[in-house]
Amino acid sequence: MKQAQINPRKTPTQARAKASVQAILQAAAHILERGGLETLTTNYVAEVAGVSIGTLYQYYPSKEAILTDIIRQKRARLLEDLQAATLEMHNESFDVTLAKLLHAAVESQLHWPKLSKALEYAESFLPLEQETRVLNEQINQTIVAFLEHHQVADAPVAARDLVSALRGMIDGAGLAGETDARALFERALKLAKGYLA
Amino acid sequence: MKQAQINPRKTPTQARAKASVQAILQAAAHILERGGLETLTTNYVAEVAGVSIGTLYQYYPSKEAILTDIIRQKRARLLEDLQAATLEMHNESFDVTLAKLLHAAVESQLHWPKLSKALEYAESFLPLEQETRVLNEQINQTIVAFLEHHQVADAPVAARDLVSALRGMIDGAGLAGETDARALFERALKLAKGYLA
DNA sequence: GCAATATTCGAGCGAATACTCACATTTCTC
DNA sequence: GAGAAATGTGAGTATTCGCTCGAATATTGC
Repeated sequence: MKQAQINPRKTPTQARAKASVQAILQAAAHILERGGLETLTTNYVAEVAGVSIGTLYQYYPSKEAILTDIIRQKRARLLEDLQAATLEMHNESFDVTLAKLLHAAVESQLHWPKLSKALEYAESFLPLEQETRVLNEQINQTIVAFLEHHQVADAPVAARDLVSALRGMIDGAGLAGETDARALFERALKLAKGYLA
Repeated sequence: MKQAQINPRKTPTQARAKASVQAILQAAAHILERGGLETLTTNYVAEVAGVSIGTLYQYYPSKEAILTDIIRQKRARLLEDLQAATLEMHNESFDVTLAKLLHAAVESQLHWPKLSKALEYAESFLPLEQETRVLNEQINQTIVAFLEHHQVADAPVAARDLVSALRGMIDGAGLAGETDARALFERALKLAKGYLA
């Protein structure tokens, strides 16, 4: 089991190169949403992206590097949304901030459930790059800070429980074909408030 | 993407053949718990099991067939436990039966978290055999019946929410290194009772 | 004990797939 | 517009891995 290189190979400067990289990432995400991890092959990604296999390897040294980059992007986006949700938490009630957090969580997962699940599973065996590990830590800290601010006992454990339970629930709903974010959000709220009561 | 044959090839009759099959299943589970789906190769399973690759293919026509068989066994065991938990539900309080159910859920997942997660992911792309689909349906029905017996509104949706949320939470705890089933059980109880309150 | 049957063995085949490289094309720079 | 730099190409290589098959060995039934 050789250790795959995961850091991007070179950064595109020209516009068409940036477009190639975007096409590769989008194609990979699309393939994951359609068929899951086992259908993700580098040749297929290149084909769907409309670039040659050589171009793909100009920017990513391995299949794992592509996966890692997608995970990094998703996590960065989620962190941004969670931080926005807790920005005013000192002036807001517990309920209001919690609602904002759960809204962000539902939006980040419900619409691409197979992709979410595939990335989540991939994360469990990929050697994540430094940057992504930091993002994950910041996401966790954001939740922990929110819980502690409202005197929740055992905030680190509660954060982990809530995050993993909600991930499971949202994915479960998405895979079952649910698309009504509002309805799911209400149930997520029940789950979280119930656990924290 | 060819469709893999998943039904067992032939059933062992002699004792040593049964031992071979058991060794294969155990080896596969062990490999999944150690390294996940991408480290599960048929040659490696045979090696760990201490049988030749030819022997493996006497009983399983494909790698998928092995995975499917492991899933079937786990599900059968879980269903048994859940049915035992709800056996007396007509004479018991909601809380007592719920506790039994959650106990079974925690026991079935906490001790082999990587295996659980790998199987769960595998289930999302494998063409499950009839028998396993029936088992899954019975598991679901057991939960739905319990919820309906206690007048829970929207029992099918609630059952799906709870099952997927608890799966996520238990896996999350296991992967984080928790081993205290009792402590986790208490939190699972909070989660479930909170959601259903 | 002897045939019939069940089981085991593992070298090796074929297909899938990650990845390279020498060369072609486009874009930038001045 | 010319040279340099960046980008794109895809046939081809190397390796991994699922799986077969023909031959050897063990067990059973009579």
